[in-house]
Formats: sequence, structure tokens, C-alpha cells
Amino acid sequence: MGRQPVFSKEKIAKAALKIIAERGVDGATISEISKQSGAPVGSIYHRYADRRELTADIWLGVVEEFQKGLIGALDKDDPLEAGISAALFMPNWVRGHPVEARLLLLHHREDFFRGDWPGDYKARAETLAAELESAAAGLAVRLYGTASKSALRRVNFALMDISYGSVKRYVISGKKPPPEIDAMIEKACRVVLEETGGREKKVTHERK
Amino acid sequence: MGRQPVFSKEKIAKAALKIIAERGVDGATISEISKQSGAPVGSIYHRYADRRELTADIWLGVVEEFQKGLIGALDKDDPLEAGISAALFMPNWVRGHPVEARLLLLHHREDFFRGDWPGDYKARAETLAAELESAAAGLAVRLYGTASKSALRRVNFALMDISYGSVKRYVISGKKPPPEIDAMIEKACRVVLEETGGREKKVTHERK
DNA sequence: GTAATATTAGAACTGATATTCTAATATCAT
DNA sequence: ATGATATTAGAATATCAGTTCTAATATTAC
Repeated sequence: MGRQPVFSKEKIAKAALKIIAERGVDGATISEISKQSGAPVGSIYHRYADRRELTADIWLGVVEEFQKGLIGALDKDDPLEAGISAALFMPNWVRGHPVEARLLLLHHREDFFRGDWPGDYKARAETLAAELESAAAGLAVRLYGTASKSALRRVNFALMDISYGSVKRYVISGKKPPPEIDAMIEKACRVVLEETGGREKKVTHERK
Repeated sequence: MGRQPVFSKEKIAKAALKIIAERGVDGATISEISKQSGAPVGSIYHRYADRRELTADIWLGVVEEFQKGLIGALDKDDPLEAGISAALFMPNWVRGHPVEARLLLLHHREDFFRGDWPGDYKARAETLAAELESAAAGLAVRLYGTASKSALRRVNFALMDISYGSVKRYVISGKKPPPEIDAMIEKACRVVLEETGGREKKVTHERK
């Protein structure tokens, strides 16, 4: 019953995503989203309680999608290969999702939520964080037999930080990360993960 | 002649820097800067033509200072050691300059300047970019005998991207990067820089 | 058709922000 | 002291953004 939607939530969200990617969260004003999506402001407020809910929803959607892929990349028998596969997920994902990548890599949580979070968004965000932490801990155990702070730092460094740092400059300039990046990420990731805190080190040889 | 300043430009800039670090560029409203620094808005506009000039000035000041240190770290005889020294500059600088680090690592140029830039700020920014590029090219030549695109990518990756990525999570959480980070940066930086595109590789052995 | 309802439409309202403006105040040169 | 001037001081103004509100419109159930 009721009138059929002309402007779906997805249409509005997609327009907002694009604007955020280009001009940042603060650039995504309601009137700009209205202009780009065609939906009148009334329709936007008919679907989202307020602007925070809108941006939070978009941000969570992108992070959830990215993280699902990242964690999925860990699904390999050999833990070292799993780690490298996860590290290489970032450049690949960035190549395939340039708009989402700008949102994810060029902004922080804080740009989307200030202070307290609306509705169940807090729960969604906490679930995400917990899942990521648990995946990292899982790999740490597989690699080193422990999920100590130190082991976790190593895993975070190798799987996320290197990739993130290396890819960011290309996201900023709007270009696809060149393939060489992957080779360097793999090299760095391997040498960092191979290091073991005293236990016998699994020797992995060069591949080319 | 004229009245003596009660609120120096530095006082105002310092307050603004702190606000930007905490709440982002858009959080640094004129009235908030006024409140935090004590200077009335009239005094702020007496020193800065407008808000953009203020934020641009602060951003450039931080980047100039950081970059001076980074390039200075390259001043070593052995090019590999110079590269590692530069890569380790980031975590050290972050430890010593937590406020400036938030500004530098958690925001982009675009947050400070939108579109066209005021006055001679464009020139300052271009000088900075040119100096950094030239430093990177210099190291590339010393390491590989060429400043090819590929060699530059390698240097950027090893000197800046790894460090940036690894340090960012600590800047976000407001903690000092733990010392282990430096060891991992060094490892990764070394393995990436040592790789030579066919030329004989200089063997460097483990140190601990 | 009629009632109920989801949606569109955008004008009106409210608050915040950047900037301007006018007046007051303190310091220096003479 | 007097004039010139740099600075303080903050009220006034204009603009813009988020949000609310009221009316119109289209669709479904009956």
C-alpha cells in the first residue's frame, strides 16, 4: 500500500557515496545529495532519520563489504600464504572499487560518527571490529602459536598497515595501484611475518 | 608604533593546531579558535585574511617541519642506511610530535585547501612537493643508478608508505608507536630497498 | 470509488559560521 | 601631550546547512 518509491534508498546512498568519495563527509550536504540523486530532501529524510544516520550507514556498508573480502582472503591452508593473500587483497580491492576506496582510505570513523552513535550503528561497528580482531588473532595463533600483543602487532603490520600505506597515494591521485606494488607488499609482508620470536623459522624461498 | 600584540600569531596558530588535531579542519571554527586562544575574532582576522589562509598556514608549517627532518635523515653515506634512517624518522617524529602527527597523518591537503589556494601558499606547497620528489630521486639514483618511475615507486614505498601505514593506527588511538614498530619498519624497508632490478645485490646481514 | 498510507515536493524554520564593521584602547615617535 | 597606528573587542550581517512541516500525489486494499 502507499505510493511506489521513485528514489530508492540505494539510489540516494549511491549518490551520497560518490559525493563523500569526492568531497569528503562534510561535502555531502543534504541538498547536494538531493541534487545529485534527484530525490527531494523530504524523501531523504523519509529514509534516514538524520544526516549522521545516512553517512554512518554508508560507511558501515563499505567497511563491511571490504572486511568480508579481507577475512575471506585468509582462507588458505598455509598461514603465511594466507597472510600474504590478505595483504594483497587491499590493492586488488582498490583497483576494483575506486569510489569505495576513497571513502574507506581517505576518511576515518570519526568523520562519519562524532561522539555517540545513532541507533544500532554502534553495534554494527563493534561487530566489525571484533570480527577483524578475531581474524587477526586467528592468524597469529596459526603463525606463532600465540595471539600476544606482539604477535598481533606483527600481523596487523603485515596484513593491513603495509598495504594501506602503499595504496593510499594512488587512491589520492585517483590512479590504480600499479602491479609492482603487489610484489613489494608481498616481499615486505613475507619478511615481517616470517620473523618468529625465537621459534624455528619456516624457510620460504624466492618465487618469481 | 601601535599597540603591542596581546595575542601573537603563534598563540592563535597553536590553539588552531590543537583543535584541528582533535576535531579536524572543519572543527576549527573561528569562534572555537577564538575561545581556545582567548583572541577575539577581530584579532584573528587581523592576522589572517580568512579561515583558509589560517588553516593553510598551519598545515604548511607542520609539513615543512616534518619534511625537513625526513630529508635530513637521508644524510648518511650508505644509501641503504640512509633510506632506513628516513623510514624510521616517521615513528620517531610521531612520538615527539603527537599533536602535529594527528594533523599530518589524519588529514589531507584537500581538507585544508579546497580548489584554488590563497596567496603564495600554492608556491610553498609546490616547493615542498618538489623538494621531496628530488630527495626521493636522489636516493633512487644512489641506490639503483636511476630515478625511473619504478625506482621511485620503490623508494616511496620503503621510505614513506610503510612507515605511514604502520604508524597511523597509533596516531588514531592517541598512543605512542611501540618500539617493535621500528624493527618491523626496518626489516620491511631493507628487503624492499635491497631488491635490485637485475643489478648485483648488496648483501646486508641481520643485526640485533 | 473511497480510505489508508507511503512517498514526493519543496517552502519555512532554526541555528551555526565566516566575515565585516565600528568603536575603544594602548603604544610609539615627535 | 598629540597624532598615528597597530591591536583589541565583540556586535551585526549574510550565508548556508540540517531539519521540520504541510500539502500534494500515487498506489493498494476494500
